[in-house]
Amino acid sequence: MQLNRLVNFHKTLGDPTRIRILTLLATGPLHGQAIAGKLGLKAPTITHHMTKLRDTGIVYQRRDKNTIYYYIDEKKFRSYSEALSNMLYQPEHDKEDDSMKTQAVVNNFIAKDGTLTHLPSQRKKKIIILKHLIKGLERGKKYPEKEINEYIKKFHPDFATIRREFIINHFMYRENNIYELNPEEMWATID
Amino acid sequence: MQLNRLVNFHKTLGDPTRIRILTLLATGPLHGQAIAGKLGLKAPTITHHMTKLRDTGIVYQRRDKNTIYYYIDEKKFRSYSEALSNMLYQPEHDKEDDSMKTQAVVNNFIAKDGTLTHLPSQRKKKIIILKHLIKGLERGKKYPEKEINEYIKKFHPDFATIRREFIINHFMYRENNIYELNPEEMWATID
DNA sequence: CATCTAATTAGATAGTGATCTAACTAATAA
DNA sequence: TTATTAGTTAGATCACTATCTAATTAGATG
Repeated sequence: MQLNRLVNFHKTLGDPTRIRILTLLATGPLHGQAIAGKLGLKAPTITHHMTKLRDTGIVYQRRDKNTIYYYIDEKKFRSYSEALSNMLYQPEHDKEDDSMKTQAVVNNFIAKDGTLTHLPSQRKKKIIILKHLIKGLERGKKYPEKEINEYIKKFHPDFATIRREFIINHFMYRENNIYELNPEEMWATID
Repeated sequence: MQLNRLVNFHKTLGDPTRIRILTLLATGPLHGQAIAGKLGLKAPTITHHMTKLRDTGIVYQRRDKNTIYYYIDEKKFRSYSEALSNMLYQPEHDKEDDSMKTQAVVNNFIAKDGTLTHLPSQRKKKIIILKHLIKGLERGKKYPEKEINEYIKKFHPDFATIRREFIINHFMYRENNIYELNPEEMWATID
């Protein structure tokens, strides 16, 4: 039941302060102090609101030294905005079909213990599996190469190949051997 | 500032009971008792929620004998759903242009005291004026012809012509000399 | 290490809101 | 007219939440 997530999304937007925060972030990322200043509110209040916005998933954050910058996840935001009217006016058809296909592929290549048997060679299936594998990584967090390797090894010993696939298909980018998740809109897609 | 209406819309959807009510109404109109029964709630609770849904404008009602049937205003619902992401990601351009044109036409044909000087002959302008005139009528309410005449006369003595325009352009329909507002999606449009 | 800055946590306050029961109004039906 | 049925209003209760101050944590810098 994702009814709860939907309710939560709307509850989150049902507050004037949070809407104002979103209008600020729509023009570009900002850090907490800046938001507090522009809205005339104290820091803890901003923390409070950002927690809610982050929990619903429409905002994520990146840390730079001591400062945390907040970003809107535009794609997720849009999809949530449309979710309710879609739910009311098109009673589940292709969507279910799609998620069933995804589920089938995952079942075929991921064992019961969660490890990967082998990477599919067919592109569509490979993308599905890569998406599955990357779920455990945190948006906005910077991973040293060693840490990425350790993470991938939980699924499969050949971390080098899979790590390369992450880069090739734009799930992550690398700079000075530091890895970071790309925003979802950059990821390779099936269609 | 329509920020408030937006906040209110989301606040209204930020409650599981109201979402459940909307899913019920999405398949067709229902009356209060039916909703209460299906959700296992008492009548006053339904009244409470319907008041909020009606106030935001996404639900309207029609009375039949003793019973009140509730309907989703799908068009308004969809437009509200999209409103916030539009506001964040396209900083007002054509919209303003459009509303300025409308405002200009209204200024040209409606005097300072609110009365209509004369009905425009040009179709686009006529539609704008008819929309303006009809604003004071209540959705779902049934008006005897006499009452409609009285209403129109507040704007212009030639009620017969204007009443006919309402019908021709599908702003209202008539049955046994009882008039009722049509849903907005039936109204004649400019484009 | 000592200090500074940004953010979070804890706890208090005041306001809002979802639900109920009981009492009331409105309109039909007998 | 009286009874019945649907809906609304009033008021109580309980839970949640937006905001603040004060205290605390976490990094970064001198």
